[in-house]
Amino acid sequence: MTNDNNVLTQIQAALPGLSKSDTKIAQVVLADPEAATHASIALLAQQANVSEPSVNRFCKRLGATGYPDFKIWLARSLVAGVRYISQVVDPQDTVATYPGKLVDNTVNALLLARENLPLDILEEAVTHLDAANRIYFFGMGTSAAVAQDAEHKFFRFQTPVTTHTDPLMLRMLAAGGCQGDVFVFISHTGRTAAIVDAAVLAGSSGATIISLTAQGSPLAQASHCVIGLEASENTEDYLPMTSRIVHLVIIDILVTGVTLKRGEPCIEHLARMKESLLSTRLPLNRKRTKT
Amino acid sequence: MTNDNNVLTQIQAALPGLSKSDTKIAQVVLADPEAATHASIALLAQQANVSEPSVNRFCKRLGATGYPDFKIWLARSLVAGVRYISQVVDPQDTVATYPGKLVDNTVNALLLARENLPLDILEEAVTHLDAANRIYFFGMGTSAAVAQDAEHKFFRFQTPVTTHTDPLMLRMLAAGGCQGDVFVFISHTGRTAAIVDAAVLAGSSGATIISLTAQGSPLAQASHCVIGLEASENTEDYLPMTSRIVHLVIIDILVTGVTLKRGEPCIEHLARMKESLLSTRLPLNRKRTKT
DNA sequence: TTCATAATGAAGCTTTATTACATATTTAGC
DNA sequence: GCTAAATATGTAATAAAGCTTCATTATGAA
Repeated sequence: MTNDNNVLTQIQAALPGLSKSDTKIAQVVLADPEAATHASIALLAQQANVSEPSVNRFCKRLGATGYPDFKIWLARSLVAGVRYISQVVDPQDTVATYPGKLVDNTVNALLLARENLPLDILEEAVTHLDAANRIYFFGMGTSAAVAQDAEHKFFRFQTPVTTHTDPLMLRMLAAGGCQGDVFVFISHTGRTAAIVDAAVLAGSSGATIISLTAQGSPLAQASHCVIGLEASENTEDYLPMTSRIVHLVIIDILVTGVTLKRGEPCIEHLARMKESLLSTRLPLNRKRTKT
Repeated sequence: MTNDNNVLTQIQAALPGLSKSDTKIAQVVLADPEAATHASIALLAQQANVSEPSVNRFCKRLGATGYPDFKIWLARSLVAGVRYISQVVDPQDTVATYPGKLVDNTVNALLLARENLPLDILEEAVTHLDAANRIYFFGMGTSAAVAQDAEHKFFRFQTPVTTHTDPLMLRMLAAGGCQGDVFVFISHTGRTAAIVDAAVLAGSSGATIISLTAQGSPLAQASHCVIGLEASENTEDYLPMTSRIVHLVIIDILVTGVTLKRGEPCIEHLARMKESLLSTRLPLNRKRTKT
């Protein structure tokens, strides 16, 4: 199979250039892909009014090794909600439809990000964060919450860590950066002026600049280490953004990376911190469940 | 196949009660499900050191009509990183493996949540939030970031909204709640004492209590409207939590729900707010991309 | 129209999966 | 601790599904 992991879109795309028999097969498959995954080659051939070898050739032409392989790929394209196609929420949507769409879009964003994870850069970022004397997180707007989450996670390591959203604080801290400081800038667009200014300032201060932002953005260009996302195509008029979710998972990745790098002692330290929270919790009580 | 649409979890669940041969087959499948989808029954039998009919019976016992059918179901369980089985990060993991695992776990959590979305409760929550005179978000620790994100999103509506993490503020606000106030409590465990106390207090004040928390937890029991998640099984020793991501997407759902409920005027208002941010942004500059 | 090329289908062949039956293993009762 | 029933497993035969070869038909360019 090609790198396009969705057979349905692939068939759809190929449709205009297909031969007579192939078109018939494609139509039958597209009409009820679910059924096709359970049909034998003979049944499918009969439904499309073509011969069995035609179906076989059709599959091979799409890149599969044969009919059973084709069915496997087809089945994978039919998993609920994961279509790799952004589903736009529109005013006609009801409570029965839009929640699923939102989850699907988030999942799609994550899967897309997963395929394009810049592993080498992540490793580099982990190395910097692990070696840092101080870590600063900066984010504004939606990214402020991401920065706060990051602080909360990195706080558990022994490295001093702070989060800031105030542009003035930002400039002052950036200007005063020094070797051993790591500044992490979080910005979906990479074009928030205050953030970019601070990154440029910090860059000439000896500190290390890591950014979580759009590839090729001004912020990216001002950074030593860019964990870049493909800017998502959908303009998201009144939709909440999926990018912050991806950013949060990248934070998870960085935290995990540092934890793994530090090894056993660090894991023990984390366990102790977790224990320290136990007394703030009420006992488990799962007897009565709301129905 | 049964109503459980994930073969892997099903196999995992059935493992303890399986016979000798079935266990061997299950292990081979679980070890590399991807490979199993491409293997013939003969190959799989050989790898598991059992006979072909054993494999066939194994498939039927799981509810499939036969081996090919089983492969189809298996393939569906394997869509791009979606394994439904929590992949535990261990010290042997490298940068090549753990980032993918983390993304997968997050995706799995989202898909699991998607299947159990309590649509009626979401709608109820949207109705309350839409009608609210004031909205308060409360979260501590990791959930503080979620609450902040929620504030940022709901702030765009005209309803006054605030976020708090200070337990004293929390108690005072909760005690002073009145009809028309909506309190949204966010807590992964639902057992954070300060949060539960506040929820109980607020409950007798006439305000509406919405909570984003674990099903059946003390917090859930103190709420009018519980958007409950299944408490995830994995103990997440030193792993960051996936639940906050699910909470964020639920926030997205609530925001979208209110937006849809309010219709066109609200969408226009949101567009104006978005425009107001434009001047904080630098111009697009995508010419030079980092390599 | 003619030849070359591509598309299609029929028949036979190969692989794959299933069934029936025999053998081994486990389990429960005595 | 033995025996009998039930269960699990493997062997071999059977059936089904898929693939390949080759002949036939359609298509298109000169």
